[in-house]
Amino acid sequence: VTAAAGERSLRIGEIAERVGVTTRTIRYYEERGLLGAAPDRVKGSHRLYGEADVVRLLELLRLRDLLGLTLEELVELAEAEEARATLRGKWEGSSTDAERLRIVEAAIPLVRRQLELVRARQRTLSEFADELDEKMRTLKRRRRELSSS
Amino acid sequence: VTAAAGERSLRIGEIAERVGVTTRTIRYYEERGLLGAAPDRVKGSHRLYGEADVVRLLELLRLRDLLGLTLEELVELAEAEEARATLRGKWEGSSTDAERLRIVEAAIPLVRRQLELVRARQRTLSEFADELDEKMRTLKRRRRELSSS
DNA sequence: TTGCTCCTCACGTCACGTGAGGTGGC
DNA sequence: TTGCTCCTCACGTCACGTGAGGTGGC
Repeated sequence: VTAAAGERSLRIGEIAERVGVTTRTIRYYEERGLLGAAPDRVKGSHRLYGEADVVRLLELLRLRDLLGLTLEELVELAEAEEARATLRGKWEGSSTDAERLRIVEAAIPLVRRQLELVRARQRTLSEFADELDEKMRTLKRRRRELSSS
Repeated sequence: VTAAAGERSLRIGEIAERVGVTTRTIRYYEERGLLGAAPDRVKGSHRLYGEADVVRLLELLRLRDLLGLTLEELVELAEAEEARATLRGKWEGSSTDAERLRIVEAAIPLVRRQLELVRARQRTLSEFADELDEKMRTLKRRRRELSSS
């Protein structure tokens, strides 16, 4: 059976390169509980990842880089992402419609929260851009005045 | 003579509170050369700051928080801010027009560089926001489908 | 069998946080 | 004189970086 959802054929070096971090980062995130390391792995054996892990990691890294969240804050925001990840596994599985509805309804406030954070960051960035624009105009005006005198 | 530019009447705790960091951060930035601590201060005596330092610190912190720059990167970007700070001191002083022009022309590419970084960050944030919007729409559509079946 | 990547300690680093013990200014 | 804030070490922490020494899979 080729279970597309549970592939887990990527080694740590491969997933690290694909998402643009080092293997140390991946292991550290696992330590901190951000990556649900396959619980059947025996200590010392190789870690294996799937496409779902790639998606999840990219999401986490974007929240980290664009919003400057700490790993602890990522854990909170990710806890229901967790649900959405299991969702991906369970979705095409044997869950009932009621269960699906519950999962979707749990995911909505999380995405909403992320959107709020992004919007807030966009606003402060816009202010910053405006101030820099203004500063630039002032400098150019001053340059004009000085070079024509 | 009440030299408004060289006031330096703020103590480290006051400036720290005004810009929203701890005194440790201020001292650390001084260690790393980001804050030109008054060079006439004798070891052990109190540090004193002026309004120009407040402005400078706020700029640095915004670059740090909004763009995620390291202190080393801040040093680079700030080196000519340095010039703009001395500018503030020298401007109304005894500098010639030619010197003023030189300072203004040095400041322009720096502000331009900052604007580029901000614009780039704005673009990636927009992409992120779009994806989150799309995700939200998908979730809501799915919820609608599930609750009406 | 030979590389290559992986593994687990474990110490180093960056950007501060957090006391410990002591001195200075309104 | 009494608080309060300041000072300088100096060790702790978060999020990793960077080897050291050893084992596993194509």
